[in-house]
Amino acid sequence: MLKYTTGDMAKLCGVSVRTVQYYDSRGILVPSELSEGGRRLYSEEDLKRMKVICFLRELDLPINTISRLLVEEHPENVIDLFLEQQETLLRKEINDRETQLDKLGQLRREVKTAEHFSVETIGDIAYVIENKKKLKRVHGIMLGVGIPLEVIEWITFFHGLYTGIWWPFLLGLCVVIGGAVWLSAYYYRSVEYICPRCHTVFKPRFKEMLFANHTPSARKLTCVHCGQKGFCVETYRKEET
Amino acid sequence: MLKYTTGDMAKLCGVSVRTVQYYDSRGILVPSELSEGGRRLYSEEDLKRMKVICFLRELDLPINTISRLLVEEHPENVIDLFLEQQETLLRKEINDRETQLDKLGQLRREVKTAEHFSVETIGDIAYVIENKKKLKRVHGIMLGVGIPLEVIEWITFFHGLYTGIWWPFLLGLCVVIGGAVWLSAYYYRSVEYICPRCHTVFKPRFKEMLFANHTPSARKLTCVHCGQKGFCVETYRKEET
DNA sequence: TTGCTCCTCACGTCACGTGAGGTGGC
DNA sequence: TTGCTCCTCACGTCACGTGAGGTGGC
Repeated sequence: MLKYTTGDMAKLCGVSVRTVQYYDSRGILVPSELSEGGRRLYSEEDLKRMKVICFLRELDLPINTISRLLVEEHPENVIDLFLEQQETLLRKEINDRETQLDKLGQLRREVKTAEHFSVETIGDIAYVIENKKKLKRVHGIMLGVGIPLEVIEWITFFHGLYTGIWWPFLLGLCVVIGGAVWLSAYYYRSVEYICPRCHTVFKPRFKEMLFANHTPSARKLTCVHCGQKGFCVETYRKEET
Repeated sequence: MLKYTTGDMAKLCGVSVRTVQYYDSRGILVPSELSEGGRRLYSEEDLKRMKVICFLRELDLPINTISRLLVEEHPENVIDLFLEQQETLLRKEINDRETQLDKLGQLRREVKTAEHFSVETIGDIAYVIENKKKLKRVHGIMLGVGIPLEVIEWITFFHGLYTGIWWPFLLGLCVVIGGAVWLSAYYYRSVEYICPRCHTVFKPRFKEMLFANHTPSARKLTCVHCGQKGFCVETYRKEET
């Protein structure tokens, strides 16, 4: 009967000698024979078992799980459960890494466009990224309320133009002005800005914010802390508790 | 000046007290002050640094990398390199897990349809999965050669039917028969079967294989080892070296 | 004074990798 | 006889988790 040494097993299964020894110490694959000199000798059966172990390890099943499976009298009763759990775990890990990749990509883009880069800048970017979802909701509400107001204005305007009846337009104008005031106040309440120089998170005065030069994500403001004027990144403002 | 305790830091950053202590021991965030009783006291600056560390840890950057980044005089020179490496790593990890999910799914399906399930069955399935790609290539060649032969047969047949000229059909027939013989021999050379009872990988006699009842992935054969007749799974046969 | 928080060891996790120092087997 | 393989400790990895036993601070 042909016998395999530790090294044979390792080569045939594509793992290290240490791994074969480790599986022995863990009791998951004990050699069926020992030589007089104390060397491990594996049978054909052992090799098959080893291949099963290696295959399951390639699926990242923990050794304990594999061990339980091999000990089971009726492995068909538990294997699917184990595999299902592993599937769930793998899906979660992929999901986590995709979230990380997303954040990492955002960070890389922001780092490239940062003006005065320092470690603190990373903190600012992190702050913006973490609050991005909520900020998007704020922008969504701005559009969701703003566009209908705009539509009301135009419809009543053209209605007046064609029919000569102007009271709907005037009524609409009141609604639009009221809505615009509410929107501005809501917006002012919901956002804050980060100074790119001193990294302070601050809220500018309402008037300055309203008329300030701005891009979709930043606004040229005077920092209340360092007094410097520059493009400050907009971020969501957490509710006080 | 407001000072934060270890517990404050932990709560504000969403980590455990142990983690805050660990970052101190690793020298990555040493508290700017100690109380008389030896308690760690963190400043506002420390908190900002901690938030940066936690954010980078959420991207799974190793502590050593974060440490190097924080020590750097010009972090803007190295951060993108670190982030790029991490991106590559994350992509690789996602890829690995997707391969694992694929194999795991195949295993689950096979386990569900297995007749006499035992641990050895997993080995059989693993063997089939690992050789699936090569087996697919064999099936591809079968189709890639078989279909043209079929086409030749039909075209020359109809050509004969309409024109009364039959020599192209007879010539084609010779090609087709020759091709079919070669294909069968190639197929026979390229595959083996696994007995579901004794788990032996064997090659049946050519004649039995050719006429055996079969599904796309299995064939009803007599095992040369245990003599039992049953549906044996087809697999690619490695070249002898 | 009494909980609560924080302190420092120090071991455990998980599946091996990596020596060190010694020996079996062709 | 000489390489090569294999043997057994035993520490290292990575970022903390989890006690144990003791103390600071409101």
